[in-house]
Amino acid sequence: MPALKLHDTLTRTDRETTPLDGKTLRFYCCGPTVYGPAHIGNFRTFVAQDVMRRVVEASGTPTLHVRNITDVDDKTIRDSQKAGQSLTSFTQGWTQKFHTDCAALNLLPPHIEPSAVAHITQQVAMIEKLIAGGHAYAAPDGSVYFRVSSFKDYGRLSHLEDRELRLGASEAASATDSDEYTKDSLTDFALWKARKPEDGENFWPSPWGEGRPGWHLECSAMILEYLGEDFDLHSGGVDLIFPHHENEIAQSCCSTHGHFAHHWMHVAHLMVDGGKMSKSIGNLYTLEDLAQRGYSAVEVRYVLISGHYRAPLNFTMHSLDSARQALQKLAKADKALAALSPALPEAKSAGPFEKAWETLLNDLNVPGAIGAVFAVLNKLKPAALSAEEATAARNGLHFMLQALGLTLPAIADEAATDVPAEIQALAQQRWDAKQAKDWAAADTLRKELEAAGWLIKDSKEGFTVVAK
RNA sequence: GGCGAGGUAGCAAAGUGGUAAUGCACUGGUCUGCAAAACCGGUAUGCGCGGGUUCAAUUCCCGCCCUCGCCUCCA
Repeated sequence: MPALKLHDTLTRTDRETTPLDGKTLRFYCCGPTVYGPAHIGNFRTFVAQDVMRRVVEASGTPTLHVRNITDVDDKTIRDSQKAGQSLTSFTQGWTQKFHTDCAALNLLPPHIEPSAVAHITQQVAMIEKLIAGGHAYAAPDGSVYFRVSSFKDYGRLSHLEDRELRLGASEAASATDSDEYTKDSLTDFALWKARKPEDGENFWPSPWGEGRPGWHLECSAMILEYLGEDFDLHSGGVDLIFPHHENEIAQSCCSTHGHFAHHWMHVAHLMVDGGKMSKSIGNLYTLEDLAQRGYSAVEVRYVLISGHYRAPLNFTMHSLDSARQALQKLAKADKALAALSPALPEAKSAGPFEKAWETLLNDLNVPGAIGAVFAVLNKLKPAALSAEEATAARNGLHFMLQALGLTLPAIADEAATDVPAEIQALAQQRWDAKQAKDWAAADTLRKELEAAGWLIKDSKEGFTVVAK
């Protein structure tokens, strides 16, 4: 099967995702900082990465997926103290919540999920190498900084070369932070942060004194530990291109002989109601917020993949309603095929959905692929299919659903709901009135039932009552 | 200011140098006592604006406008 072609941020071209070792696609995703519930914007990135992994695996290439947990930084320390908890118990709680949300969104768990705190040793070792190589220096206060000027390729990923010549407003501001006085250059970034009173109990020993690792370093150290000096692909949100990924490249390339990531995948941001998400506007949703409004995680997943991962996606409540209907349509199509092909579907190849699959292989064009799936379903006449054709169609449909990570919901009308006896009785009365051709009475009863939240579906032989 | 992404029907969103997928919503028909469901149809002479190249541009080029992101620790 052909390999997935994926856009590469560094070369700005679409490149095939062929494993360096010829066997397994090894990739790293920047994981969450666990100081609160992740919001749907965070999840857009994780869902896009999940689809990427599923497509690679569906095309026959196994993967090694590493995603970290950032469990020490300013925010985790600050909020754990606010909560009166130890950093460990605080971050463990939010890590669990993250896992619950991931499972609800049908995200495949990474093969390895290292935590920053559990890899302090590796981070210290990397700093020592950087200092030895002249790429880093210890400041008088015990912090250690990376010397950006020592790495000539700095800025290649973000195309922000010669940054010192283009100091923006935020940099002028940061120069006044007391923190920054100890750096040789404004662009140098912290590898190790000296212990400060507000860190509380959260510090570790190091050759430069007590402190904690800088944020950028953890990914480099854990990648070296689990994926080595060279690996296939690195992914994250677009906002991480600079400085985080730029810094990772600098740290890793200067402390090893490898080339670090050979392919970079970045996911565009999610917008809400046409604007950016922010807590102050109140449009920053978590899965729980949406569950309270009655939307399932699968519906959220559908919305999150319904735009191309490299284009901004506008999230609205209407798009959730739209997703619900679309999923219903898929579930009904599957049911119609299942009537002809009741065996459990084997999702091995795309079959009649070949075009949709090819679309997906072209830089993960999920919306294009979903459109192609519907186009095929719209033309498919289950009644005219042989059992073999129906089986091929059903297998192909499930192949696509599996690649997209979509699970089919129960068909709404048939959702197993208990109809209360009094509702059932009213419905029976209406049926009797209808049989007696007393249309007025029948309609009145139907309206009553509707007001109570129940719909009547008539057929020749009888009627069924379903929740509205 | 620099770098990057984007502006396609009411909403969302694909796509292409030759006359605009798909989902939702809306709407016509079949069915029904009427509905619902289901099924069969319809809905952008138009793809931010202005030029240019071309037999032909939404698709290429130039200019402009607007939105969003990043410019030191936000997916």
